[in-house]
Amino acid sequence: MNTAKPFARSACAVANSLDILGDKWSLLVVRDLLHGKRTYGELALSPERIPTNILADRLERLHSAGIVSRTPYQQRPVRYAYTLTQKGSALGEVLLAYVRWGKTHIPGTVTLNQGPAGSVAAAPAVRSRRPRAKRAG
Amino acid sequence: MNTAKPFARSACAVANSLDILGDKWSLLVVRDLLHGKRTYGELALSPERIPTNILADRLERLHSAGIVSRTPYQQRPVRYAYTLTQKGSALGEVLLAYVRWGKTHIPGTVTLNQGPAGSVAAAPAVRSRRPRAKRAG
DNA sequence: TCCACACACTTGCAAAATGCAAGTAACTAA
DNA sequence: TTAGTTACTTGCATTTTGCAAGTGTGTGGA
Repeated sequence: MNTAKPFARSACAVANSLDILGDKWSLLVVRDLLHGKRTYGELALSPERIPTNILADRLERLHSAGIVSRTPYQQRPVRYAYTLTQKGSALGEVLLAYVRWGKTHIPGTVTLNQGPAGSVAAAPAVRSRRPRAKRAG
Repeated sequence: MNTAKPFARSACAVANSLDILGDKWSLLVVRDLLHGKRTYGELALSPERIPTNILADRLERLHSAGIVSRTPYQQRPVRYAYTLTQKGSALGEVLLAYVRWGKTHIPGTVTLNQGPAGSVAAAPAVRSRRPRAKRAG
């Protein structure tokens, strides 16, 4: 027989969503990715100023939850661009619900800049780079 | 000039919503209240088994955030029934978004029992109680 | 070749939040 | 009087958060 517990707390969709997203930072990272930010540095500079160790941790967690995917946008050193999977993009509905609730019930709050709509697909600007002699490891 | 910081992190509606609700338990308490639970004991018995000290803390926080209101349903000892304010009920939209996302993207999760729809307005069943001599403090 | 700087993390550590278990206050029921 | 119930509260160990500083690997300029 199967005695393994399938869920950490219960089978409730809300409880399991909160096991992944239930903290002060995860959804803000998703918000920023949804708004077109893609690099660690861009994410770190958001107005809430997420501590960098928390950012690294959240990107790792969201990645292993299948919400964020990483693709290298340059080599030497490898740098990753973070993007949302379909599962991650679907969180737009949750964010929208938060925005509506917050704007209605917390005075003074606003919807943050959505980012340039057409820029989402473009790669980050990489500084012009002349190949130089590779130093041996 | 006004140098007071109006918001803890930023003016973003999402960030400010998460400052109130961004943890693993708050929205589960709201969910239960929305489903008609009203006493501390009922809330403590939900399938996720919130630790009682966390429950007390969350009810306090949600109350001071204007999401939950307390009304005594009996005296000696005073017992409070917790209900959602209009601000709290409006979180139903956020919960619905989580339910939809969770059911779509986390296999096996379900919508929990909504509770008896007609029972929400009724007071909790209070055991029949014959007044007895009051013992001095 | 050296220096300053930038990006993307990583590490150390103190403070805060979480969670388990036990305790308390005021009652009811037998 | 004794046991049980409800609604919390308290103590304490573990985990998470957050600040600050450090590290590795690059670039650009003198």
